[in-house]
Amino acid sequence: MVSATWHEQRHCVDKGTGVTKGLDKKATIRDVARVSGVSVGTVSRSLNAPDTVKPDTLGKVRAAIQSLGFTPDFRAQNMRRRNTMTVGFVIDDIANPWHASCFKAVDAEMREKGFSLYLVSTNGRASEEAAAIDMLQHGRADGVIMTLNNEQDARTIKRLKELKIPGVLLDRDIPLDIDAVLTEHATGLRQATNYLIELGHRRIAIITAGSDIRPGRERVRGFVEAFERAGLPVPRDLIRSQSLSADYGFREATTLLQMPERPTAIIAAGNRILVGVLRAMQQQGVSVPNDISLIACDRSDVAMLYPGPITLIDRPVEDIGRTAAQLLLERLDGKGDRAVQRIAFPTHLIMGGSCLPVRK
Amino acid sequence: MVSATWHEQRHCVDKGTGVTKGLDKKATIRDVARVSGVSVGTVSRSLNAPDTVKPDTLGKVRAAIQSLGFTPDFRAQNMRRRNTMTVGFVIDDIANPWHASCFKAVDAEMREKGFSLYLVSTNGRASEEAAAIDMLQHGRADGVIMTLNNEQDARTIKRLKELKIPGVLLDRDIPLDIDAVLTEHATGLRQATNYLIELGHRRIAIITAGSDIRPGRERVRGFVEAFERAGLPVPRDLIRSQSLSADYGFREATTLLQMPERPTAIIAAGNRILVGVLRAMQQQGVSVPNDISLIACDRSDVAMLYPGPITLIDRPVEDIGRTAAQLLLERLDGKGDRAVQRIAFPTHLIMGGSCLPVRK
DNA sequence: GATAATTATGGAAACGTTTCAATTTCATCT
DNA sequence: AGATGAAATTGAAACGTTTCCATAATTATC
Repeated sequence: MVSATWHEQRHCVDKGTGVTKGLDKKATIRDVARVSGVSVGTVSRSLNAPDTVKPDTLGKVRAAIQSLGFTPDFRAQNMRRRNTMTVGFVIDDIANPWHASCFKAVDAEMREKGFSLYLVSTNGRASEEAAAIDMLQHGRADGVIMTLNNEQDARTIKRLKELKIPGVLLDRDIPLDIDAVLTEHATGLRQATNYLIELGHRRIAIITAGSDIRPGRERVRGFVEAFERAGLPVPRDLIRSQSLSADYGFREATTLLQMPERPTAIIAAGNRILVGVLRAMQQQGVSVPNDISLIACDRSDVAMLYPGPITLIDRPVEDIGRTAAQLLLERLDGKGDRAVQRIAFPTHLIMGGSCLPVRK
Repeated sequence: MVSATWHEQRHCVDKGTGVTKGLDKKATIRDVARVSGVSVGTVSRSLNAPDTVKPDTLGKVRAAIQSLGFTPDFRAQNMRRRNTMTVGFVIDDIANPWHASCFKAVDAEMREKGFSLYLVSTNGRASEEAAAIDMLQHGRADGVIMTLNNEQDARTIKRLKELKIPGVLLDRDIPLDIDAVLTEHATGLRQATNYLIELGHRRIAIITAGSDIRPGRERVRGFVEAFERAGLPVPRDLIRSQSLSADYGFREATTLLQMPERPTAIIAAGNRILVGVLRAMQQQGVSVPNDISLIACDRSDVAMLYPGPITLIDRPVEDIGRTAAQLLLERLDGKGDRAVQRIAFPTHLIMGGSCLPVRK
């Protein structure tokens, strides 16, 4: 470890104004008023509604602002305006590339309107989630976009019921009057499963989230439907739906691969699950697509690269993020209370090279 | 697209207090004072310094707080205390898994102390970076942790010189009195390069950032040093140092692979660069490690999985993030101004299966 | 039981904005 | 020129806390 010090002077902003202030305290709107010889109210209006102040006066005020290097204090604005121009983005893990992309989309949309984003990464702990919502709604944020860990957690539900600020749910479904942006997972899974069935697969496994969150329920539903519509028995023993984590993916893939009559295809329905599944396959020396077919969910570096692009169920992250931001902005602009909206986006199958017809 | 509406009533919090207020406005400290029959000051102290108030009084106050469902308003606290309990985390792209991990480490450390984090993803645009610093320092955050896009950008430098809040640089080196947490990239690259040299490689390429940021400079330095120490000529034509992007990695890898006397090993020194390099290799049908050896930088899903684990130069993200947070916290606690610190963390080589001795 | 020392409380003044009613200024119309 | 109304400005009151200083209540000391 190296530690060093520069002996530069911290540069002290020269206000460059006739009015010399002893301290280098930040200039306030009052200082601007004094220097420009107008009232505080006028300075405020010069800032917030320049068209309501005489050009002449405006000039003086701007000059004073310039010379004092004045910038309004956000804290005071927040206090007085009773807002924060800040929005919370609550997820379980920002290291999940899908969440990261979604954040970027939301951020782009919101920042353009002058909002900043709090990022809260809850690590899947319901207590942190509840704490985050609490802190956000008590004057830290004007709105919140959330991907909850669990749709049944009592603490979280309670907070959502009494939520004091507008909120948007991402990929979660709770019977409360909260806007939501969803994905048509069921359709996606049905298509993907059907594709495998048409390739001759019957022993198809699915690994995905539990029924405590919508993606888990819907994906399993779509999976089951595909078999039913094809008039085939559903391979119930190959449905593993409990968690989205990489570890879960690894564990379940490992046991699946060790089954006496092992699956000929696996649907790794979840970003992190895929990572676990691939690790398990490597460990057991099973290769895609020769030994087994594989379908993933959502684009990611791994999905696009491993050993070649994996066939996957894609969905429009940017659209989803942008839509969530827009729903929130509508509420924040406060133009009349519109009805609660739930918008669902379709998925589509992107063909990679990870599926082969089942060997006869 | 589906859109639906629930017609539930938004549940209105029942204050459950004797003092009925017409509106459901949020209770203030004043209400608490009134209900509990003490002064506003006492309520405040009950909250912030409970040991200075008589247990008896404390009881009454707590009861009132409970019955009113009072929570202090952050905006007012920020205004009065002149802080925000918020810290900015500025990076170019949160979808870069290294940044995401680093964020998590910082977040864990800061949240424990009661701070929240603003995440600003600048998309590599210097103007957004400058704007972010501006907004953060004018009352939106108490401190800032940054990984700048460029160490020479005039706008950014100017702001850093006059920075009003404590800051910590991550992996960037600017001669100003700002704390910094660095990585010993040069040593890491020297070791990695040397490892390849010992395997018999001579035509070794490196793709990494430009000399406008420290990692670029240091990595190239280490690379060059390895050859010099081995008494070998430096393959200047194989040094590509201009950007950390995946696209750059792809472009440079593509041209490198098409050289008449193509390199026998590539060091993809950057998270995103690796993704581009692998894409190029796939496209050209070049396989690792048989056709070419490969070394990466930093753990990532891709690096750990592609077709097997890639040999890589690792560094302790958690430690780095935690240290950055701690440096910032020291300044925020305001316990005396200590000298500027620059702490550098060592790297180490993790052996994967992506390097083979050069073919005779 | 009186006085001094200590500890708790009350009241009011901040903090830096925005906003609103009241006032002043200015241009226009008769 | 005086009346009228519109436009621009002022001054003060919020917003909900914290943090003083002064006072009141309690405890300790003799």
